[in-house]
Amino acid sequence: MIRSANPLAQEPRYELVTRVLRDNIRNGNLPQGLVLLEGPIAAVMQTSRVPVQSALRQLLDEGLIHRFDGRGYLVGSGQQTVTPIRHDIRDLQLDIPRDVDDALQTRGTWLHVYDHVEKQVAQCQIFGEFRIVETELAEYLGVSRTVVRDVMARLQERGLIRKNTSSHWIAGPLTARTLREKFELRSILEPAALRLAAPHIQYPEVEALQARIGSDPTLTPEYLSEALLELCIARAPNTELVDLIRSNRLLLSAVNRALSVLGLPRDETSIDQYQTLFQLIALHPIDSAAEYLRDYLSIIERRYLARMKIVAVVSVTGGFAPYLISQ
Amino acid sequence: MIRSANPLAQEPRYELVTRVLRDNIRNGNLPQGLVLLEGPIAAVMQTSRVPVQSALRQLLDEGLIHRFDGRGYLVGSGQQTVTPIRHDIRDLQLDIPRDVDDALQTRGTWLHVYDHVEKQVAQCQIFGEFRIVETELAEYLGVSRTVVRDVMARLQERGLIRKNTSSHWIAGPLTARTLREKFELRSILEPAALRLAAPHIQYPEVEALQARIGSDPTLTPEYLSEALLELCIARAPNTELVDLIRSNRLLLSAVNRALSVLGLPRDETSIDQYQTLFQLIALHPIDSAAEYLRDYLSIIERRYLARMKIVAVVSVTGGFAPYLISQ
DNA sequence: CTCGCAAATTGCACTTCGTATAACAGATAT
DNA sequence: ATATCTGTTATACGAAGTGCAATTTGCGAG
Repeated sequence: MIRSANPLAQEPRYELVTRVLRDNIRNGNLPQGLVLLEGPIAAVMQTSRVPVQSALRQLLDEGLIHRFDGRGYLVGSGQQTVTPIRHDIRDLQLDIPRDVDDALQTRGTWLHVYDHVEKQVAQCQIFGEFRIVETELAEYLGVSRTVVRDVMARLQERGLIRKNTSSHWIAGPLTARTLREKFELRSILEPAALRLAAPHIQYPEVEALQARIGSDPTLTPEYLSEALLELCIARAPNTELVDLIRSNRLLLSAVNRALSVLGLPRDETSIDQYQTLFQLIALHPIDSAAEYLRDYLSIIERRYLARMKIVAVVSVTGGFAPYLISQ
Repeated sequence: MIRSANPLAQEPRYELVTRVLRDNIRNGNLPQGLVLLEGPIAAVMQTSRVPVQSALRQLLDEGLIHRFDGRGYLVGSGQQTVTPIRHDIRDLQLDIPRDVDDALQTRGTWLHVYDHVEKQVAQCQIFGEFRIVETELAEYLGVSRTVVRDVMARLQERGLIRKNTSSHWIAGPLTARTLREKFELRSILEPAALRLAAPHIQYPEVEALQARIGSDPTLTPEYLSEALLELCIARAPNTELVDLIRSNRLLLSAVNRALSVLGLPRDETSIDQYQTLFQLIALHPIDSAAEYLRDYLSIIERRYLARMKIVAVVSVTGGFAPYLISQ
């Protein structure tokens, strides 16, 4: 049972709200006698009033808060009488842990398991064709088939899996042809996005990054590729375009990860090319950068192909998620 | 209860097979005494043997075929003895109606209702924001919520609907910004695809079409736009790219349809531009055609915007599918 | 100090969505 | 033929959001 990286993600909202309030009362962030009102709490936690209601009821049961003759609850057990303190909770710097905040933002179990499945499915594809059985994946994830089918539908829409003639789910294999198509798309989309992004790039950041390349060993090709996307390309004022670029890159970066795991040597020469690229971007006239990006993409396409050929020889059998059945 | 344009789509496969065989026996396509075997029939109908089995059993019940001392069935009631005719059924030109064939091809109820919903959802968006309630749509379509959720998930992935903060499904509104983004994408993708398609275009067809433009009144701008896609752009040897282009056009052609229904005058000047475009394509050096296409796209973008502004003034209330709730 | 009113707040009923579960038929593979 | 898997239905329940009506609070006028 894997479910999510963030175990809080499955808890209902009211549990999360309860947790936050409880912790903040215990650590004294919310002083004794403070009047707790549903509405403002809901606003702070970015939810509706209903989960806050349940949370307050639960805290009342636990004796951390008590009622008084007025609206809302007072912090404290109510053993000794305190004068109600009325204060906007937004000013009290409520301590909301990062993971709780994350869990409050995203809703839906399928979103929490999706990333995990996506990564596994993308990664296995270089090694051939795999089949996915809904019921097994459901069992593995500890969710119902309903959720699994939701995940599968999205993976299909994003081009990561398909159905064979007997309508079973199939992932892969990643062929040279698929790779070619993906890179062809990249070299259409990414230079175009870079041009559109030009007026919105934070040039100081790019220059700072560019200066560190070569000396800072943490700047791997993967990191730089990500940086290029986030700092430059994704600034293009066209969300659909950016989304397309992201989803098109997905399989490729999974391939990269999988190859690194296999221990194939990293491609150090591309660091120099990233340096040139960031230099060109920093120099503003964006056209040369876009042209260079296009050339660069056709170079890494060839490198990807070469590395994939190595993998084809080395037969890998183990190490896949158990719900991925090699065909 | 709408379900599908094709009512056959919901019938089980064996019903469809039965129907085809029955009709072909009745109209004499399958002569008396012909040996019917599961395997070949399954191959012709592009299905597995099980549905064919049931179909044959049913035909046996109906007395249209009968058993004999051999594998398979003989056409005919079996009242008088006939000598078995062995003949590959594939050569007999079995008459399979188009709609039955369609129904046999696509599997899954959701596929059958999808197109209908997609069209409606795309069309309403110019007129503002609409909400879709799963249960109502399910009732309207006569399917379960499972199927509806499948459809909604796909529509969401394809960018036609989204969820609001309370996770209700929302379609639209189609803003000037969305329109701009879609056209920006078009002018990135379509010229690029046209270039890639150049070696695969059937030039005689293009020339033939081009010659008819102007004189043939059936060649509307919509028709020509479709022809450009199918005859030229979609020939690009990159299925992902072509799929993206298709799904990106979807909303725009829905807008077009909706505007025509409203009675807005058709844009006749663009016919000339299509003529120029097809001429350029026929002249082979594809670059000028690609450039022209890009320019042309920026022109129609402005036209679309202008027409949308007219719609904004004319308030339209009725005429939407009942499951689309205006906000 | 009290009254009265507007604004804020809560309680509650009503919806809708997310997920689970069981079930069965259709389809395929073995 | 049998076992396996998918497609779909039906049902159920909890979680969460919304709007309305009733209540409380804040605050200024008298």
